[in-house]
Amino acid sequence: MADPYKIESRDRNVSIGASPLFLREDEIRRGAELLYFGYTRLTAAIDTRLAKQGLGRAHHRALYFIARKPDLTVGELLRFLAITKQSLGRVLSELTNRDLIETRPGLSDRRQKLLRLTESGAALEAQLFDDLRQGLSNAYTKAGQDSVSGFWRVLEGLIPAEDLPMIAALRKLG
Amino acid sequence: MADPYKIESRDRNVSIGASPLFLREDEIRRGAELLYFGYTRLTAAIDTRLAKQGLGRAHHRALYFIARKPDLTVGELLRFLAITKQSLGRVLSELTNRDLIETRPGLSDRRQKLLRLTESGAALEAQLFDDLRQGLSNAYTKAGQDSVSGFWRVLEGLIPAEDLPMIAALRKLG
DNA sequence: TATAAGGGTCAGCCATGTTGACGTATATAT
DNA sequence: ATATATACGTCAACATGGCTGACCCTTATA
Repeated sequence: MADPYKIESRDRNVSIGASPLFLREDEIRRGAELLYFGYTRLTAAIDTRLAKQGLGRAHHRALYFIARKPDLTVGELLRFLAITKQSLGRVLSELTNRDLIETRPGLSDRRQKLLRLTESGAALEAQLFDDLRQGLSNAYTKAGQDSVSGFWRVLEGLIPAEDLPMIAALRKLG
Repeated sequence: MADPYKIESRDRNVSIGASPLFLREDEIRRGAELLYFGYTRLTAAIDTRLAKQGLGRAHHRALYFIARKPDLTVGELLRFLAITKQSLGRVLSELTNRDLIETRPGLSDRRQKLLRLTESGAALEAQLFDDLRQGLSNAYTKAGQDSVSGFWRVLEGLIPAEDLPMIAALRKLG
């Protein structure tokens, strides 16, 4: 039986040019749409849970990266989020007021602030992470190991080379 | 050589439980991060181009779906975008004022409005689509056909079953 | 000791989402 | 024929989370 996910052979389609960088429009649109709907549906459960606490996605992103890399600095967090420090400042002070995060001065550089989740912050992040786990585990299980590898590979290809080290740094110790 | 994208065997990791729905935290975080960064990087070029025209992402989403399904109705577009009609109304009137879209009454139901791109709207959408094409073609080419299939399969698994028919409808004639 | 770097903050603006209330034209069921 | 539902539009007020610009303090470092 034919793989329903396979890109159809070029000869059945309008050719846009000779370059392999110009694939059929349908494959591009399919990826764009699945990415859009997949992403929004994955975050839907999280948005609901956040709304119950009076928090938004911006708060979740900060909690997520702080959970992922405890004691990261404000500057590092800014690089992950790619927003202005004014925007982040608002988010961090709200999280601090709600006792979800706490800071302490940097060890080797006391200008820095090291960010950590409090106990209640960690509890909330764990709940939010569980929503991610539900969605992704389900999709991984349905799709199978080989598909998961492909999923990662394509997504990595969407990220400019200069940003990959930053993301790889998330998977290393502090 | 070992596939660097393969999920490491369970016995090397903390087991969270017996259910296959609860995979290792690292695999979940990896997917979440790649999805987040991949999506934002893919849309970065588009955001830049839109900003030059004084438009935003909301405008692009509307243009995209209208291009994808010419003569779709306002109600259909609302279902794709999952926003309120007030929000969409603002976007559509801005697009109309800039002569990027046009409407005509429904054929069988004159309460409906059928949405179409104007010539200049189609030109703009084509430019924006080209940014998508650049990003996705590049990622597809680097990852290879098998990975693209897996990419699609996992993303589909993130989408609730009740939403899949709507998305499938995009790939059928108007 | 001057300058750079990490971080904070005030003020104002913009884009894009939300509710709620209400209006009009057209379909459709009784 | 008339009542009701549907498709769409619109006014008003508000929330979130981005942005720029200007300016401040503390600590490193050349």
